[in-house]
Amino acid sequence: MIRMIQSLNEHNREDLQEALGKGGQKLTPQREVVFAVLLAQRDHPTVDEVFNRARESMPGLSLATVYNCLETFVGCGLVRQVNHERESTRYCPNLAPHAHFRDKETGQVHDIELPPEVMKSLRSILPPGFDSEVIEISFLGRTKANDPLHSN
Amino acid sequence: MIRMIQSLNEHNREDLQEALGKGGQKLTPQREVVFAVLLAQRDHPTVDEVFNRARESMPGLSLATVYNCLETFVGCGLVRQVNHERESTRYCPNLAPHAHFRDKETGQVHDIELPPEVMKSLRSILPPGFDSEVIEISFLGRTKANDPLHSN
DNA sequence: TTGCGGTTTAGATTCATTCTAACTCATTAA
DNA sequence: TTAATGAGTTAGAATGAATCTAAACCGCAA
Ligand SMILES: [Mn+2]
Ligand SMILES: [Mn+2]
Ligand SMILES: [Zn+2]
Ligand SMILES: [Zn+2]
Repeated sequence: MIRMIQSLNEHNREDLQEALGKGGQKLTPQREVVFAVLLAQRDHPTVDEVFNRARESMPGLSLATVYNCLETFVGCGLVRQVNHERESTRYCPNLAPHAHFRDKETGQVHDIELPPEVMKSLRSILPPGFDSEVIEISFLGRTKANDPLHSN
Repeated sequence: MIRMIQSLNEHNREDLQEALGKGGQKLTPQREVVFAVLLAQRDHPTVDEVFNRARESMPGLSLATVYNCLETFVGCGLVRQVNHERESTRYCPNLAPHAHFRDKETGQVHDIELPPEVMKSLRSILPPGFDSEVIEISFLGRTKANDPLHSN
């Protein structure tokens, strides 16, 4: 799928600027472009995929800067890293609590909403003395029907 | 903690031989030593840790062979790979369904039992058409008390 | 204008993992 | 008893995602 990356709308640019500001960082043209790429197509791209998409709107952009931007976003809580086994890290701008489903055949990664009661039941299995801030849940399997909610 | 690696007992050697056989693979001295290392100290060692422990009982053993043995065990379903972010892969001989808890401060990895009802509630969040064989759950956090059940 | 500091950049480096090709060695065929 | 076969082991080379380094860039303030 080819998709022209539009620039950030007013609302998203403000969100980005605010989050960066809280983390003591500045809004830059490179960060805008990289963030726009993440919002435009929420398919959990790798750094290389982000790089190639971002280069279309900013040809001089370097791979190192894409790494830097994404690291900054993670630090500011704007984006999550998603890892499956030892494959390249993928990036996700969905801030709601969610798990990841990885399609064994296509490699596509889908977001799976995590209801609060499931989060609670998960937390409840921790023995006393274990205190967890982050829970990562990932499914590996197949998708039969193409669910309109989860296909791009 | 220093621990002398004893060789496999009769029971475990039979289990190993049977699982290897089903996967069309043979029992070798190297595989025995590497498997014994995994059973002796269930702290989710990395390949390098396995290598260093196994070398004590088999000085000529090579790192490549440790990689090969562990890959074979995973293929035969004797061992699970455990990944946290992009750190070195760790290996776990616990075949019961369980999650992993990673201590942010010490880096230690603990097994967390996964009750069937939690597994069910997790499976239930998958939309129709999504079919998952493998679910990975990992906690990141701190351990306050040292729980006798989970300390070695 | 000039200096400062955060950001970007290209390229070098790191390091876990995978690959390659030679060697070992137990089993099988002649 | 040899010879051939082939799975397993081994050292070292190659790979590649991620990190590091140092120079260039650039907006802002003295
Ligand atoms: Mn908003
Ligand atoms: Mn048994
Ligand atoms: Zn996601
Ligand atoms: Zn485990």
